[in-house]
Amino acid sequence: MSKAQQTQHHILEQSAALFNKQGYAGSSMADVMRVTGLQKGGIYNHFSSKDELALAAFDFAVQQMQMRFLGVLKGKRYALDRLMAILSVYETLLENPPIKGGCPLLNTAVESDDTHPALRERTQIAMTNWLNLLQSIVQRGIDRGELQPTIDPEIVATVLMATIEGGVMLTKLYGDSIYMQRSIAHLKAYLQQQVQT
Amino acid sequence: MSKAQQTQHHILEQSAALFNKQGYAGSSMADVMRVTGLQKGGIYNHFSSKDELALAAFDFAVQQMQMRFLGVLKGKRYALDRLMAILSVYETLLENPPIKGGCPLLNTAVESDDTHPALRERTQIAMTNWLNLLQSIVQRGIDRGELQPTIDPEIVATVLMATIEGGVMLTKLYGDSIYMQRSIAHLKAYLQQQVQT
DNA sequence: CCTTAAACCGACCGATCGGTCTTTATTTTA
DNA sequence: TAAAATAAAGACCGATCGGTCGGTTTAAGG
Repeated sequence: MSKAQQTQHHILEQSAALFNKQGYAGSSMADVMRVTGLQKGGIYNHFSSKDELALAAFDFAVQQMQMRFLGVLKGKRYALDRLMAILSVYETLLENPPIKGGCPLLNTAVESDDTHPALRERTQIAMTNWLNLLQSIVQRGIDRGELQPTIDPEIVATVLMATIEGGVMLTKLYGDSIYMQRSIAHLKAYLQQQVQT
Repeated sequence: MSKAQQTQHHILEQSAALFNKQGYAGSSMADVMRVTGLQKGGIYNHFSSKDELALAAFDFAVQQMQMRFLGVLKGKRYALDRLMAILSVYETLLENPPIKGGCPLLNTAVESDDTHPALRERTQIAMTNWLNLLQSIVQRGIDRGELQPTIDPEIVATVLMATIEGGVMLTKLYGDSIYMQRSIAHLKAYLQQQVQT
């Protein structure tokens, strides 16, 4: 990896965490300089504007999340196991986060929905990809006879995501993982009900 | 109501919606001037700083939400009816919001958790009050034999709040109330399971 | 190793930030 | 209704905002 690539990766790594914690509007380029240890010139050599950096940093954050999930999904074949594995990642999100500051999908969705069309669109795309993943796991579970054929994968995906993200919000607000644990426990019981017996 | 009180109320009304849409860091005093139609002097005559205004505007927003909920709860005696009434408010949040920009508890929780201790504390307090309301409705439902005595009111309150707020986030992100509807439908089914038969 | 291209620095820019204060207009109250 | 009180205006302040650019250092390639 060339020096330029290293630096770009470093900027993305640090600023992704910064934006995820402080928000896009809440972070200045001076903040980016601080967390990266670079001066203006070093940053603007790789990104033409704060906006471009924000979009790239969001993609980076989402990618980091995905890698974590791919890791825990590896080797798991059954739909229920795969869904449980995903829940387990969120369960320890406070103590062992893929990226500091909580879930970038939640943070960016809430910040961008009324303010930043470009960022909002990226968030929509990332969210849709994520919902589609959940949905496809459920669908395959139905196809293989592991889950009841009466359930709607789209609805299950929505309920999972909504409850998870709400749990993340509460747990981050209070700094207490009990809210995430309760949300996850609820979802586990919910999923168990959908198992084909 | 004196002129001063009128103006103060007007500032709070407008800036509460502004902050709820754009966030605290994302809104400038110039924005506040624009939405209120006042100059600097007119605003700083009532609030000593942007921070103080933000805190007061948050309280105002929460109060507006509470009034809406008190309205739909009035006359409803049974726990299930009361919980359903609350869900119905969220169900139409996109079309008929108590305050523009979504749920202030969600927005402020996400923005303040890593950045603004004072605002975070206010959000914690408001959230706790809200969770306690949900919890007490469930508890009374148990006491009166309407709900199964085996359920934990604290857990029910957490699950309700998490799923609702996650649904709000998704519906705001996509500008599509289907996500909220699915979340609510799930919670209604969940609550129905807890009814004492 | 030496040249050349690219990475990086940091002074600088105009605009905007939150906030102050004196002046003026409007209420309030006696 | 006149005097006192206060609400509102808006010019002004230093600091910080995102962004530019010429100079310097450092890495890349022959």
